[in-house]
Formats: sequence, C-alpha cells, structure tokens
Amino acid sequence: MQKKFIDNYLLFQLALASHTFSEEFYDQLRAEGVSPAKWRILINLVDCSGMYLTALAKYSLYEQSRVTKLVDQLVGEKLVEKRTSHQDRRRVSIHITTKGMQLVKPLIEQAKTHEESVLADLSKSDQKHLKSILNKLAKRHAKDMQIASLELVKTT
Amino acid sequence: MQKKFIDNYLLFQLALASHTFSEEFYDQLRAEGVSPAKWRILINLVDCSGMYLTALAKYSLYEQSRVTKLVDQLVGEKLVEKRTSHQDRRRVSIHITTKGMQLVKPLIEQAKTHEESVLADLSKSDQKHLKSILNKLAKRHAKDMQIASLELVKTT
DNA sequence: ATCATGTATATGAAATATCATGTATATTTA
DNA sequence: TAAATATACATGATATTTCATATACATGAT
Repeated sequence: MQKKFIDNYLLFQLALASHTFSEEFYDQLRAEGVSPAKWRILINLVDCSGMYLTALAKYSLYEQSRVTKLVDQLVGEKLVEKRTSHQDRRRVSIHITTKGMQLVKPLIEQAKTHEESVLADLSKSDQKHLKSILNKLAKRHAKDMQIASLELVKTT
Repeated sequence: MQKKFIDNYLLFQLALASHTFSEEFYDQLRAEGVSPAKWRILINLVDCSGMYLTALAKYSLYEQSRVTKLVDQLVGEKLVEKRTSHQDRRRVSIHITTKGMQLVKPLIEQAKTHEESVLADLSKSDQKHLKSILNKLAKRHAKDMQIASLELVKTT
C-alpha cells in the first residue's frame, strides 16, 4: 500500500489511535451492558462529583444538550443526582451516587488493565514520552476549559 | 482542580487531543461548507482512489453502512464515482473525480497549515517522537486492516 | 452441478446526536 | 432600579448514525 498523506497527518494518527483503542475498550463495556456514553459521564464524576453540567460537557467531550439528556437518563437509573446551585439557580451540579460508584469502580480496574495492554506495545521510554507529550497538547483544550474549571473550584 | 484518573488515562488523553484538534479543523471546513464526513472520505481517496467500500470504511473510521450512504451522497455531488468490480461483482470501488480532487486539494493545504500550528506547541524532538509513537500504535489497527489492504493491493 | 457457507454492499427502522431556540436566572449598564 | 445583555440548562424538531437484516454474488464441499 502506498504511503498516503493521512498516514503521516497528525490529526488522522490521533483519530486512528483514539478510535482503535476506545472501540476496543467500549466493546468490553458493551459486553457488560454499559454504554460508552454512560462510562464517559460517570468516569468524569468519580474524582469530581458535583461538577456543573457545562463543565461536565466540556470534560466528557459531549455537547451540552446531549449531556443534559444523558444525565437525565442516569438520574433515572439512580446513578447520578442533580442539584440546583444555591448561589446560581440556573446551574445544576451533577453528583455520582453510591450506586453509580459501585458500577464504575470495577470498570476503572478494567480500564487500567486495558490501558496496560495498549502501552505494552511501547517501550517504557515511549510510554513516558507519549503521555507527557499528550499532556502538553492538552493545554490547548485547557484554555477553553479554564472558565469551567475556575467555576468548579470556586463553588466546591 | 484535583488530579483526576482520566487526566493520566491514555484513552482519554488521546480522545481529548483528537477531539480538540479535529474540531478546530472541522470548524474551518464547516466555514467553507464542507462537512467533516465529506473531508474524511475524500482525503482517504486522494492517494488511494479506487479503494473498495469496506476498505474505505476501515480507513475512514466509519461504519460500512454509513460509508455506503456517504458515498452515495458524494456520487450525487459528482465528487466520487462507484464502479462495480469485474472480478467480484459484489464489490464496489470508489474513485475520486476531478471535481472531487479540485475540492480537496486546497483543503489539504489548509490541513497542513493547521497541523503545523498544532505541532508548534511542541519541541522538534517532541514532534518527531509523537508521530513515531503514534505510528507504532497504529500497527494494532493495521492488523484489522490487513485483509482490506491485501485485497486492495491484489486488485489494483 | 448443487448445496451450504461466507462475504460485500444496501436498506430501512430505530436509536442517537445536533441545532436552534426557549426559559429562567444573573450580571452589567445607564 | 430598570433595561439590556449574558449565561446555564432544557426542549423539540431535524439530521445523523447504528443495527439488524436483506440481497447479490462468490467459494468450497459433496
């Protein structure tokens, strides 16, 4: 197969890696009846329960209106709770429930195991480099998230 | 903001980088009336016109049935053509037209410029490392694609 | 050759996601 | 303080995407 532009195009390389490994893990989740969307919402709340909806949207890489709907489903399943902020009654903070935690905790272990299997294809040095470089790139996204983060800190 | 599991979770880091930069570029495309899906199909055909539909699906990271529909739209816009294979009449090879090429060529230049702006956040050494490591990771996906690639080579 | 099995693509219904906008509340400006 | 503007989230119509399966063709076994 000839060398294609996209084979050396960063956005494609990133999309390919992200897609390949995420789908691998999502297959594991689906086999246990957990949708990728549910995982992505819950995992964002594990260490940051009480995030506002908009911040949750930015972190989970979903649209705000989609998060509204996803969260409402999860509320129906008693995996999360919504609470209106007293400081600002427009805002809704999203809290993971005990039931939500029970669901997600074992999945985190699975995620760690899967991640190891992905990283196993790389040398130790490549592993370190990759994560460190991705963190540097993440700063570009962090700029967009600054407001959301500040607000989160301010009110928790 | 406290350190979260996901901040050091490879699949999240990859998804974040991919999402952030792809959306940046997709915004540029949309501003010119080109949908991300159209771009992703056409760019895969630029250096590999005549791919079979299933191979195109695997490369473009879309589902087969989705690619069938996307390709049919692009055929309607005279950006690509479908040809039934003589060796195997079930198969359809997808060819980019002159009009398709005219549409996509300037977009490639935009993509390169955008890619440079992304890489500009990194040192030269990080830039090299990143692409090289992502290529190593891509081998995992290549395994799935082997059959498609072989078939492509075999019949072109 | 016939039958059974496998593969490539197409199709349509169902599920999901996006977009534009609505409602409520907050903040700023005059 | 009133009006204007901005922000957070919700909603519903529309568009997109997926899923299950159909159709057509190919391949291999008997």
